[in-house]
Amino acid sequence: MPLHTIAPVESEAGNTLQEDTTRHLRDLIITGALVPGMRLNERELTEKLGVSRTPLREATRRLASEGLVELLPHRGAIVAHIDQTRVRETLQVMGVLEAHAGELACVQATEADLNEIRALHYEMLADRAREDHQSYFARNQAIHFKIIDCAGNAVLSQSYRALNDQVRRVRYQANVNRERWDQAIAEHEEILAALLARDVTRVKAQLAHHLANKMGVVAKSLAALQAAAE
Amino acid sequence: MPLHTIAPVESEAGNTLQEDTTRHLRDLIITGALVPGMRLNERELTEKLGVSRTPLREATRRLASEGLVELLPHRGAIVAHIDQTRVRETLQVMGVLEAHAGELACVQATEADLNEIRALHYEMLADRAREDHQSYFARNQAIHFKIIDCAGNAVLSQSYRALNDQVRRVRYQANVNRERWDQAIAEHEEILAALLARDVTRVKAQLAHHLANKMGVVAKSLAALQAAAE
DNA sequence: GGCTCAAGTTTTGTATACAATAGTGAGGCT
DNA sequence: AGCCTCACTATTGTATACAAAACTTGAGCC
Repeated sequence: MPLHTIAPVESEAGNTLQEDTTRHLRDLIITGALVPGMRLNERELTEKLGVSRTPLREATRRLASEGLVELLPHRGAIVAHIDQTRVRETLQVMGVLEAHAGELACVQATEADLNEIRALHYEMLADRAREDHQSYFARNQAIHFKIIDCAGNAVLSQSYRALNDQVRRVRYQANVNRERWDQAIAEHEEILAALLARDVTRVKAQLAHHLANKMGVVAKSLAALQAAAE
Repeated sequence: MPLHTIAPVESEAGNTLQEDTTRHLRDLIITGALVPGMRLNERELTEKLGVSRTPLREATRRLASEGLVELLPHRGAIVAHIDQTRVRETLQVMGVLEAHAGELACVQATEADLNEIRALHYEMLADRAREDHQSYFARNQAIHFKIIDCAGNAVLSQSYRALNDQVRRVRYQANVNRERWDQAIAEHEEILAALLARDVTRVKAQLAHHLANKMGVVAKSLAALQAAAE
């Protein structure tokens, strides 16, 4: 999607303009409308987004703290590069957090929690049947978030989500094929089964397995993205 | 330290004003000059800090993303409250990351890495002898950072530091007594010994033990701070 | 041809003016 | 008295003007 298609910020009632601008810009980066390394020229963006420099600047600052934007003092902001090493490291840390959460989840997840995960899983199956990648993706993440939340540690949940945001655009743009899709579903089924059995060892093993495969996919699609950029 | 003693921002060459302002404000919050819950009135602060609202606002936004400031739309910013539960959760997550790093450190730390940790440890002993709390505190953190860095995962290091910043002001203001100080040193010695032996199980156990005690201290001093605020 | 340097342009950083929202208090009403 | 209203003030949100830094371009020179 080329730059000239960028739509103005639509301001929702109650929100401040910088919040809307932040959300809008974040979406543009995650969906890939703004490609990594691209310069975020303030004049240009203010015109395209229909906001003044003030809220735009506050938005870029916020996105910088989220790792989606890189600030170069006196030289503006660019869309953060996607570094293969960094993505792998991020997934690794997410894996550590997830393993810990999985362990706690086995002990302290309520029946309602597990039922919710099961429900999300079935909805995910529906998404696959409809070939609705977007919804599948959202549901997939929701399951992982739910497991994380079972740990009952708000800071853990928040950290996990922050890391997730940093790799989301890679995963969002990773065009998974049918086989991987089915495989991922199968892995989720294993995780779910282990959770229902409250089997700590198995949950951790399945989560690790799932993560390893995920990293493989991401690495591959990342290489493809890099190649396409040249 | 009352509000009226707040000094103007001293701008270093090369830095932008917002960077200096951010650093300055962060220090004020961490050292406790700005107490939790305190309103950050923009007019007042611009006068005291000698900067205009623009860099000040960008600074508060950045500190908000670091968790040191809470933004209330249309109602300004306040110094983030210190929530006991949140601090405990933060330390817990740091513990998870540290345990993982410790595991990797046993395998992949170089001799130079371990020597550096040892050196820091001895400097810490010197700090205790001199009763230099400030330097001790810095050295203590440096050791933990060094262990984290041994994992060779930049994202892990960054996440750990971010979390550390959020609890730093509590720990900074926690006035530890002599016994706890000695105990902490002893715990560090255990960790160091386990690392030198590259004994994964022992390293993890000692780190967990150290963390548990740390949480106890923080909880106590936090309760004292809360009580003092009333 | 390629390099250097300086004037001009563009772009970002900072200050300030203007707009909109939230807080405040006096006066009137029940 | 207590509460509501409404105007006024204070404060934040946004736009824009001004300053400073970085980039561009082209003339002059080797």
